[in-house]
Amino acid sequence: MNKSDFSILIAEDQLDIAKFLKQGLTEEGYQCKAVRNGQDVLELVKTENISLILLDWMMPTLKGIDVCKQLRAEHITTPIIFLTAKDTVEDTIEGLKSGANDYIKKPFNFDELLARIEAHLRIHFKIDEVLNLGDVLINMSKHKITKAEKPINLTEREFKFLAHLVKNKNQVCDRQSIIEQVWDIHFDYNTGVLDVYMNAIRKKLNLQKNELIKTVRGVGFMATEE
Amino acid sequence: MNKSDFSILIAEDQLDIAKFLKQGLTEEGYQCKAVRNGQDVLELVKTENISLILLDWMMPTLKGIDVCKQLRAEHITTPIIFLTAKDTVEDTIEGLKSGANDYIKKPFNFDELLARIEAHLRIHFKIDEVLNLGDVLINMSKHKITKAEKPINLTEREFKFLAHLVKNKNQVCDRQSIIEQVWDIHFDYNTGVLDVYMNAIRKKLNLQKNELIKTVRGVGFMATEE
DNA sequence: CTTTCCAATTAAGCAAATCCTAAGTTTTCA
DNA sequence: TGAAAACTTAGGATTTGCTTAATTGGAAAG
Repeated sequence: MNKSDFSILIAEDQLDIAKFLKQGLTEEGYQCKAVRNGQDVLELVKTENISLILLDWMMPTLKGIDVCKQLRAEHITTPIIFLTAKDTVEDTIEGLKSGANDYIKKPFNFDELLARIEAHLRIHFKIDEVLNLGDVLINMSKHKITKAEKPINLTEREFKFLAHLVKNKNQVCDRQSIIEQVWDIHFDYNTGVLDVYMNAIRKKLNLQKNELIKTVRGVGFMATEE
Repeated sequence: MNKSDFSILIAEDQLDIAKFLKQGLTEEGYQCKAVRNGQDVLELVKTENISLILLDWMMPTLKGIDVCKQLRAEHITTPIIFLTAKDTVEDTIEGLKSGANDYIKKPFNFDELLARIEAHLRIHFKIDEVLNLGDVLINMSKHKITKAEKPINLTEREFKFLAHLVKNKNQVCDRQSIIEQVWDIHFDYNTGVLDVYMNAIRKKLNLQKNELIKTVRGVGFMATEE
């Protein structure tokens, strides 16, 4: 997930501030849209993919707070950060109670704004944890493996074993440590389970010998793309 | 959803501040726990249902920032609000980047703190959202479920279970975390309750096997439309 | 105060998926 | 070439998940 996958909507009627924000956010890598009044926010949110809204309070046509209330009334959960000169505690509370996720007072520090935007994006779009090994993707959140886009069915033990190797990509995993961490067995154990499982994994992933998973004779295995 | 349903963990080593917070939050209706060092936070989060953490930065045993990082590394998503005297922009950014949801500088206004707590609880627990899973709608504020417009009667436990899965749509919920978050049981527990409830939910929603709710063998369940 | 109800849980039987052992085969390297 | 390590296959043992039925316990009704 890249910053350029996110589109931030700036709702601000003061052109200098809007321009400053747009430039800074674009430089940071985000996609940006800017509007000057509340009505346009409501429309854009419904017609385009907006990841997060920076909302000014005082705007023509429709005030920021009413925009916020209306979006929430329509069960639209897009993160909203108020960014406004209204700086009393009462304003802050009103803004947050109307459904906003955060409230930043002008003048603000741009780097802090960036950090807060990142935090709200992270919370809202639970980004999947994905490991990769060549064209094999391991989605830990969905507990799903694909090779060249095609889903591969592994059993739980096979999944754990493969994930362990890929988490330690380019490092040799010795047999004992695999037994300890994947099998949770903490004494000397020398049946051929590892080999049986490695065989199953390679077969299901349709891997040639030493393709993506190398056997290190006398030691263990190593996942690597080289 | 009542304020007394939420339990707020105060992590603060200055006793006067901790006492002030605890009193104020208790008066407001929240349940409260207080600890004085970082290590205790990690333990409490794993043994009790904590809805939100107010985290001081400087604490003995384990610093707030490390607590935050460690919780996030363990995929624990409990909302974290830093509440600290470290007041530079750099500190704020570091706190937010380490996985916190918000960062409030001391001295703070108590009413603003309350508003921010409320906002983060609302977002995290999706309090007045309408969740959807295919044609199944879950209205969290009305505590009602419909499928294809028709109301479905679930018991309290069934509702919580289903809501938990849908809140985490497209992410596998493992059995242990379901037991912890839906049943509030924080020790190893392996009766077949989960299965009995899943069976009841699927029956009431008239779902085919793996339709909308997938069983992930050896792990848990996942709500998904795919 | 007792009875009735119903949600919550436990128990138990079953089928299917998964796990592991054992044993034979192939490869590697001294 | 021979021994050790790795690979492969197959089948029996175990675990898991689904389902139905029985039990518990607390709240509402009589």
